Amino acid sequence: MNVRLRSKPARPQKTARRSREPEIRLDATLSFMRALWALDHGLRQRSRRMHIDLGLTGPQRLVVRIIGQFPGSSAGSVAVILNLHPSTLTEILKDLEKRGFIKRRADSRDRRRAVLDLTPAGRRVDRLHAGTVEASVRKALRTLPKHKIRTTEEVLGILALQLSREK
Amino acid sequence: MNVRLRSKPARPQKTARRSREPEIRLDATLSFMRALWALDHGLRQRSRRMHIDLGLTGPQRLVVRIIGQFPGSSAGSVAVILNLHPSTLTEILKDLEKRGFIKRRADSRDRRRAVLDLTPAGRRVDRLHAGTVEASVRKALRTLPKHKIRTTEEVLGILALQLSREK
DNA sequence: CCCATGTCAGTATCACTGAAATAA
DNA sequence: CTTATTTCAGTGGTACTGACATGG
Repeated sequence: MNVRLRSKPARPQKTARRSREPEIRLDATLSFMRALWALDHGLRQRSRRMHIDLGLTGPQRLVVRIIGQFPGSSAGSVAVILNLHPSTLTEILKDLEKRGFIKRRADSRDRRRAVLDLTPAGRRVDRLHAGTVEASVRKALRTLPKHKIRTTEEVLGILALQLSREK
Repeated sequence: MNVRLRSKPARPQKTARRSREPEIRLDATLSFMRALWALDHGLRQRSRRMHIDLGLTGPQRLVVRIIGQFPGSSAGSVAVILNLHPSTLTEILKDLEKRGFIKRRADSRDRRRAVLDLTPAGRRVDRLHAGTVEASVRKALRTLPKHKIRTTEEVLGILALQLSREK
Protein backbone atom coordinates (compact mmCIF):
# COMPACT_ATOMS: atom_id res chain seq x y z
CA MET A 1 0.00 0.00 0.00
CA ASN A 2 1.39 3.30 -0.94
CA VAL A 3 -0.91 5.01 1.39
CA ARG A 4 -0.22 3.63 4.74
CA LEU A 5 -3.02 3.71 7.19
CA ARG A 6 -2.49 3.28 10.81
CA SER A 7 -5.02 0.56 11.30
CA LYS A 8 -4.74 -3.07 10.51
CA PRO A 9 -4.82 -3.64 6.82
CA ALA A 10 -7.61 -6.08 6.55
CA ARG A 11 -11.03 -6.92 7.70
CA PRO A 12 -13.19 -9.38 5.96
CA GLN A 13 -15.39 -8.12 3.18
CA LYS A 14 -17.06 -5.55 5.29
CA THR A 15 -17.38 -1.87 4.71
CA ALA A 16 -14.06 -0.19 5.09
CA ARG A 17 -13.85 0.62 8.70
CA ARG A 18 -13.60 4.15 9.79
CA SER A 19 -10.11 4.65 11.06
CA ARG A 20 -10.21 7.62 13.28
CA GLU A 21 -7.03 9.56 12.85
CA PRO A 22 -5.81 8.36 9.51
CA GLU A 23 -2.08 8.66 9.22
CA ILE A 24 -2.31 10.20 5.87
CA ARG A 25 -2.26 13.91 5.63
CA LEU A 26 -4.77 15.63 3.47
CA ASP A 27 -4.79 19.33 2.93
CA ALA A 28 -7.24 21.24 5.07
CA THR A 29 -10.10 21.57 2.63
CA LEU A 30 -9.79 18.01 1.45
CA SER A 31 -9.83 16.88 5.02
CA PHE A 32 -12.99 18.85 5.62
CA MET A 33 -14.56 17.44 2.48
CA ARG A 34 -13.76 13.99 3.67
CA ALA A 35 -15.46 14.74 6.96
CA LEU A 36 -18.55 15.96 5.16
CA TRP A 37 -18.82 12.90 2.99
CA ALA A 38 -18.06 10.68 5.94
CA LEU A 39 -21.02 12.15 7.75
CA ASP A 40 -23.17 11.70 4.69
CA HIS A 41 -22.03 8.15 4.48
CA GLY A 42 -22.59 7.48 8.17
CA LEU A 43 -26.10 8.87 8.00
CA ARG A 44 -27.04 6.64 5.11
CA GLN A 45 -25.41 3.63 6.63
CA ARG A 46 -27.29 4.07 9.86
CA SER A 47 -30.45 4.85 7.96
CA ARG A 48 -30.08 1.64 6.00
CA ARG A 49 -29.60 -0.28 9.17
CA MET A 50 -32.69 1.26 10.70
CA HIS A 51 -34.65 0.26 7.64
CA ILE A 52 -33.64 -3.34 8.20
CA ASP A 53 -34.33 -3.22 11.93
CA LEU A 54 -37.37 -0.97 12.20
CA GLY A 55 -38.87 -0.91 8.73
CA LEU A 56 -38.14 2.66 7.77
CA THR A 57 -35.22 4.77 6.69
CA GLY A 58 -33.93 8.02 8.14
CA PRO A 59 -35.72 10.35 5.74
CA GLN A 60 -38.89 8.31 6.09
CA ARG A 61 -38.79 8.55 9.84
CA LEU A 62 -38.02 12.23 9.67
CA VAL A 63 -41.20 12.69 7.67
CA VAL A 64 -43.08 10.78 10.35
CA ARG A 65 -41.57 13.00 13.02
CA ILE A 66 -42.55 16.15 11.17
CA ILE A 67 -46.09 14.96 10.66
CA GLY A 68 -46.13 14.00 14.32
CA GLN A 69 -45.29 17.56 15.30
CA PHE A 70 -47.59 19.09 12.72
CA PRO A 71 -50.54 16.81 12.13
CA GLY A 72 -52.61 17.81 9.19
CA SER A 73 -49.68 19.16 7.20
CA SER A 74 -49.90 19.11 3.45
CA ALA A 75 -47.40 17.18 1.38
CA GLY A 76 -46.05 20.39 -0.01
CA SER A 77 -45.30 21.96 3.34
CA VAL A 78 -43.43 18.87 4.51
CA ALA A 79 -41.44 18.99 1.28
CA VAL A 80 -40.48 22.58 1.99
CA ILE A 81 -39.43 21.82 5.56
CA LEU A 82 -37.18 19.05 4.35
CA ASN A 83 -36.03 20.75 1.17
CA LEU A 84 -37.32 17.90 -0.88
CA HIS A 85 -38.71 17.83 -4.36
CA PRO A 86 -42.44 17.11 -4.26
CA SER A 87 -41.96 14.00 -6.32
CA THR A 88 -39.42 12.67 -3.87
CA LEU A 89 -41.88 13.14 -1.09
CA THR A 90 -44.55 11.39 -3.10
CA GLU A 91 -42.38 8.27 -3.15
CA ILE A 92 -41.76 8.42 0.55
CA LEU A 93 -45.41 9.03 1.39
CA LYS A 94 -46.48 6.20 -0.84
CA ASP A 95 -44.17 3.91 1.05
CA LEU A 96 -45.22 5.17 4.46
CA GLU A 97 -48.86 4.78 3.57
CA LYS A 98 -48.33 1.29 2.22
CA ARG A 99 -46.73 0.29 5.49
CA GLY A 100 -49.51 1.85 7.47
CA PHE A 101 -47.61 4.64 9.19
CA ILE A 102 -49.57 7.54 7.76
CA LYS A 103 -52.96 8.32 6.31
CA ARG A 104 -53.56 10.65 3.43
CA ARG A 105 -56.87 12.33 2.86
CA ALA A 106 -57.98 15.21 0.70
CA ASP A 107 -58.26 18.62 2.26
CA SER A 108 -61.94 19.44 2.34
CA ARG A 109 -61.42 23.01 1.28
CA ASP A 110 -58.74 22.47 -1.35
CA ARG A 111 -59.05 19.07 -2.79
CA ARG A 112 -55.73 19.18 -4.60
CA ARG A 113 -54.07 18.96 -1.24
CA ALA A 114 -53.09 15.81 0.55
CA VAL A 115 -53.51 16.16 4.28
CA LEU A 116 -51.25 13.95 6.31
CA ASP A 117 -51.73 12.30 9.67
CA LEU A 118 -50.13 9.51 11.61
CA THR A 119 -51.82 6.20 12.20
CA PRO A 120 -51.40 4.55 15.60
CA ALA A 121 -48.48 2.61 14.13
CA GLY A 122 -47.04 5.88 12.91
CA ARG A 123 -47.33 7.38 16.37
CA ARG A 124 -45.45 4.44 17.79
CA VAL A 125 -42.67 5.07 15.29
CA ASP A 126 -42.74 8.75 16.15
CA ARG A 127 -42.09 7.91 19.78
CA LEU A 128 -39.51 5.27 19.02
CA HIS A 129 -36.04 5.85 20.19
CA ALA A 130 -33.84 2.76 20.34
CA GLY A 131 -32.17 1.91 17.09
CA THR A 132 -32.91 5.16 15.32
CA VAL A 133 -30.54 7.48 13.54
CA GLU A 134 -31.61 10.09 16.03
CA ALA A 135 -30.49 7.90 18.90
CA SER A 136 -27.00 7.61 17.47
CA VAL A 137 -26.85 11.33 16.97
CA ARG A 138 -28.02 12.01 20.50
CA LYS A 139 -25.48 9.60 21.84
CA ALA A 140 -22.68 11.33 19.98
CA LEU A 141 -23.84 14.76 21.07
CA ARG A 142 -24.15 13.83 24.71
CA THR A 143 -20.40 13.95 25.08
CA LEU A 144 -20.13 17.42 23.63
CA PRO A 145 -20.56 20.84 25.16
CA LYS A 146 -23.62 22.76 24.04
CA HIS A 147 -21.71 25.52 22.34
CA LYS A 148 -20.02 23.07 20.01
CA ILE A 149 -23.36 21.63 19.05
CA ARG A 150 -24.76 25.07 18.39
CA THR A 151 -21.74 26.01 16.33
CA THR A 152 -22.00 22.84 14.31
CA GLU A 153 -25.66 23.34 13.59
CA GLU A 154 -24.97 26.88 12.54
CA VAL A 155 -22.14 25.89 10.21
CA LEU A 156 -24.14 23.02 8.76
CA GLY A 157 -26.92 25.42 7.96
CA ILE A 158 -24.57 27.81 6.21
CA LEU A 159 -23.01 24.98 4.24
CA ALA A 160 -26.33 23.51 3.20
CA LEU A 161 -27.60 26.89 2.16
CA GLN A 162 -24.53 27.62 0.07
CA LEU A 163 -24.56 24.19 -1.51
CA SER A 164 -28.17 24.29 -2.55
CA ARG A 165 -28.05 27.89 -3.57
CA GLU A 166 -25.36 27.61 -6.22
CA LYS A 167 -27.52 26.87 -9.17
CA MET B 1 -51.38 3.55 -5.69
CA ASN B 2 -54.22 5.84 -6.45
CA VAL B 3 -54.34 5.66 -10.17
CA ARG B 4 -56.00 8.47 -11.94
CA LEU B 5 -55.68 8.36 -15.65
CA ARG B 6 -57.01 11.06 -17.85
CA SER B 7 -55.60 13.79 -20.02
CA LYS B 8 -55.47 17.53 -19.72
CA PRO B 9 -53.07 20.49 -19.66
CA ALA B 10 -49.58 20.83 -18.23
CA ARG B 11 -47.26 23.07 -16.31
CA PRO B 12 -43.62 22.83 -15.20
CA GLN B 13 -42.30 22.58 -11.68
CA LYS B 14 -39.34 23.23 -9.52
CA THR B 15 -37.72 21.93 -6.37
CA ALA B 16 -39.14 23.08 -3.09
CA ARG B 17 -37.27 26.21 -2.37
CA ARG B 18 -35.11 26.41 0.67
CA SER B 19 -36.75 28.67 3.18
CA ARG B 20 -34.00 29.76 5.47
CA GLU B 21 -35.26 30.14 8.99
CA PRO B 22 -38.40 28.12 8.86
CA GLU B 23 -41.15 29.74 10.83
CA ILE B 24 -42.00 26.43 12.33
CA ARG B 25 -40.44 25.37 15.55
CA LEU B 26 -38.96 21.93 15.86
CA ASP B 27 -37.56 20.51 19.06
CA ALA B 28 -33.81 20.72 19.44
CA THR B 29 -32.84 17.26 18.29
CA LEU B 30 -35.26 17.29 15.41
CA SER B 31 -33.86 20.62 14.36
CA PHE B 32 -30.36 19.20 14.43
CA MET B 33 -31.47 16.15 12.46
CA ARG B 34 -32.98 18.41 9.90
CA ALA B 35 -29.69 20.28 9.63
CA LEU B 36 -27.83 17.02 9.11
CA TRP B 37 -30.12 15.82 6.37
CA ALA B 38 -30.15 19.27 4.82
CA LEU B 39 -26.39 19.11 4.54
CA ASP B 40 -26.61 15.65 3.08
CA HIS B 41 -29.13 16.87 0.63
CA GLY B 42 -27.14 19.95 -0.30
CA LEU B 43 -24.06 17.87 -0.90
CA ARG B 44 -25.86 15.55 -3.26
CA GLN B 45 -27.61 18.36 -5.01
CA ARG B 46 -24.39 20.19 -5.65
CA SER B 47 -22.72 16.94 -6.60
CA ARG B 48 -25.43 16.25 -9.13
CA ARG B 49 -25.01 19.68 -10.56
CA MET B 50 -21.28 19.22 -10.87
CA HIS B 51 -21.87 15.99 -12.71
CA ILE B 52 -23.93 17.85 -15.26
CA ASP B 53 -21.45 20.70 -15.56
CA LEU B 54 -18.09 19.00 -15.22
CA GLY B 55 -18.75 15.36 -15.90
CA LEU B 56 -18.19 13.93 -12.44
CA THR B 57 -19.94 13.74 -9.12
CA GLY B 58 -18.67 14.72 -5.69
CA PRO B 59 -17.55 11.27 -4.60
CA GLN B 60 -15.96 10.71 -7.99
CA ARG B 61 -14.01 13.90 -7.78
CA LEU B 62 -13.00 13.15 -4.23
CA VAL B 63 -11.50 9.91 -5.47
CA VAL B 64 -9.61 11.86 -8.11
CA ARG B 65 -8.33 14.25 -5.46
CA ILE B 66 -7.15 11.42 -3.26
CA ILE B 67 -5.37 9.71 -6.12
CA GLY B 68 -3.90 13.08 -7.02
CA GLN B 69 -2.39 13.39 -3.56
CA PHE B 70 -1.32 9.77 -3.42
CA PRO B 71 -0.53 8.54 -6.90
CA GLY B 72 -0.08 4.82 -7.10
CA SER B 73 -2.63 4.07 -4.38
CA SER B 74 -4.42 0.77 -4.48
CA ALA B 75 -8.17 0.63 -4.79
CA GLY B 76 -8.41 -0.80 -1.30
CA SER B 77 -6.53 2.00 0.35
CA VAL B 78 -8.69 4.62 -1.30
CA ALA B 79 -11.75 2.73 -0.11
CA VAL B 80 -10.42 2.85 3.44
CA ILE B 81 -9.71 6.56 3.29
CA LEU B 82 -13.23 7.25 2.13
CA ASN B 83 -14.92 4.60 4.25
CA LEU B 84 -16.34 2.98 1.17
CA HIS B 85 -17.12 -0.61 0.44
CA PRO B 86 -14.66 -1.96 -2.11
CA SER B 87 -17.44 -2.77 -4.51
CA THR B 88 -18.68 0.79 -4.37
CA LEU B 89 -15.25 1.97 -5.30
CA THR B 90 -15.14 -0.46 -8.17
CA GLU B 91 -18.16 1.23 -9.69
CA ILE B 92 -16.67 4.66 -9.30
CA LEU B 93 -13.30 3.62 -10.69
CA LYS B 94 -14.93 1.95 -13.66
CA ASP B 95 -16.69 5.18 -14.43
CA LEU B 96 -13.62 7.32 -13.94
CA GLU B 97 -11.60 5.06 -16.17
CA LYS B 98 -14.25 5.03 -18.86
CA ARG B 99 -14.20 8.80 -18.91
CA GLY B 100 -10.45 8.87 -19.05
CA PHE B 101 -9.67 10.46 -15.69
CA ILE B 102 -7.69 7.61 -14.23
CA LYS B 103 -5.61 4.66 -15.31
CA ARG B 104 -5.60 1.32 -13.61
CA ARG B 105 -2.73 -1.09 -13.87
CA ALA B 106 -1.74 -4.17 -11.94
CA ASP B 107 0.81 -3.78 -9.20
CA SER B 108 3.92 -5.51 -10.45
CA ARG B 109 4.62 -7.08 -7.08
CA ASP B 110 1.09 -8.02 -6.14
CA ARG B 111 -0.95 -8.55 -9.19
CA ARG B 112 -4.22 -8.72 -7.31
CA ARG B 113 -3.87 -5.06 -6.69
CA ALA B 114 -5.09 -2.29 -8.91
CA VAL B 115 -2.70 0.64 -8.89
CA LEU B 116 -4.31 3.96 -9.62
CA ASP B 117 -2.96 7.05 -11.33
CA LEU B 118 -4.40 10.15 -12.90
CA THR B 119 -4.36 10.77 -16.59
CA PRO B 120 -3.66 14.29 -17.82
CA ALA B 121 -7.42 14.83 -17.95
CA GLY B 122 -7.63 13.58 -14.39
CA ARG B 123 -4.95 16.01 -13.30
CA ARG B 124 -6.91 18.83 -14.84
CA VAL B 125 -9.94 17.77 -12.83
CA ASP B 126 -7.79 17.51 -9.73
CA ARG B 127 -6.76 21.12 -10.16
CA LEU B 128 -10.22 22.30 -11.07
CA HIS B 129 -11.90 24.70 -8.79
CA ALA B 130 -14.81 26.58 -10.30
CA GLY B 131 -18.08 24.76 -10.14
CA THR B 132 -16.99 22.06 -7.71
CA VAL B 133 -18.60 21.01 -4.46
CA GLU B 134 -15.35 22.00 -2.82
CA ALA B 135 -15.67 25.50 -4.17
CA SER B 136 -19.08 25.91 -2.58
CA VAL B 137 -17.78 24.60 0.70
CA ARG B 138 -14.79 26.93 0.62
CA LYS B 139 -17.04 29.83 -0.14
CA ALA B 140 -19.26 29.04 2.81
CA LEU B 141 -16.31 28.58 5.12
CA ARG B 142 -14.61 31.81 4.11
CA THR B 143 -17.10 33.76 6.13
CA LEU B 144 -16.50 31.75 9.28
CA PRO B 145 -13.83 32.01 11.96
CA LYS B 146 -11.34 29.19 12.03
CA HIS B 147 -12.37 27.87 15.41
CA LYS B 148 -15.91 27.26 14.22
CA ILE B 149 -14.61 25.31 11.27
CA ARG B 150 -12.40 23.23 13.50
CA THR B 151 -15.24 22.56 15.90
CA THR B 152 -17.52 21.54 13.08
CA GLU B 153 -14.98 19.16 11.62
CA GLU B 154 -14.47 17.66 15.03
CA VAL B 155 -18.16 17.19 15.68
CA LEU B 156 -18.75 15.79 12.22
CA GLY B 157 -16.05 13.26 12.85
CA ILE B 158 -17.59 12.19 16.13
CA LEU B 159 -21.02 11.93 14.56
CA ALA B 160 -19.80 9.94 11.60
CA LEU B 161 -17.90 7.61 13.85
CA GLN B 162 -20.89 7.00 16.09
CA LEU B 163 -23.22 6.52 13.15
CA SER B 164 -21.10 4.00 11.38
CA ARG B 165 -20.11 2.25 14.55
CA GLU B 166 -23.56 1.25 15.73
CA LYS B 167 -23.80 -1.97 13.89
C1' DC C 1 -56.78 30.32 -19.43
C1' DC C 2 -53.37 30.25 -15.83
C1' DC C 3 -51.36 28.81 -11.52
C1' DA C 4 -50.88 25.51 -7.60
C1' DT C 5 -50.63 20.90 -5.79
C1' DG C 6 -49.51 16.50 -6.17
C1' DT C 7 -48.47 12.21 -8.73
C1' DC C 8 -46.19 9.29 -12.11
C1' DA C 9 -42.66 7.43 -15.37
C1' DG C 10 -38.15 7.26 -16.35
C1' DT C 11 -33.36 7.81 -15.01
C1' DA C 12 -28.93 8.11 -12.43
C1' DT C 13 -25.78 7.76 -8.47
C1' DC C 14 -24.55 5.61 -4.33
C1' DA C 15 -23.89 1.84 -1.63
C1' DC C 16 -24.86 -2.43 -0.01
C1' DT C 17 -24.75 -8.10 -0.03
C1' DG C 18 -23.09 -12.13 -1.66
C1' DA C 19 -20.46 -14.58 -4.77
C1' DA C 20 -16.77 -15.25 -7.79
C1' DA C 21 -12.00 -14.75 -10.02
C1' DT C 22 -7.41 -14.27 -9.29
C1' DA C 23 -3.17 -13.99 -6.87
C1' DA C 24 -0.27 -14.25 -2.68
C1' DC D 1 -5.71 -24.66 1.66
C1' DT D 2 -6.44 -20.14 3.35
C1' DT D 3 -6.46 -15.32 2.97
C1' DA D 4 -6.43 -10.91 0.46
C1' DT D 5 -7.81 -7.88 -3.37
C1' DT D 6 -10.85 -6.62 -6.58
C1' DT D 7 -14.72 -7.23 -9.53
C1' DC D 8 -19.44 -8.48 -10.84
C1' DA D 9 -24.51 -9.24 -10.51
C1' DG D 10 -28.39 -8.04 -8.23
C1' DT D 11 -31.03 -4.99 -5.11
C1' DG D 12 -32.95 -0.93 -2.88
C1' DG D 13 -33.48 3.95 -1.38
C1' DT D 14 -32.89 8.86 -2.65
C1' DA D 15 -33.85 12.34 -5.67
C1' DC D 16 -33.99 14.37 -9.81
C1' DT D 17 -36.56 15.95 -14.60
C1' DG D 18 -40.35 16.36 -17.21
C1' DA D 19 -44.93 15.34 -18.06
C1' DC D 20 -49.47 15.37 -16.55
C1' DA D 21 -53.93 15.24 -13.86
C1' DT D 22 -56.78 18.00 -11.30
C1' DG D 23 -58.61 21.76 -8.54
C1' DG D 24 -58.76 26.79 -7.47
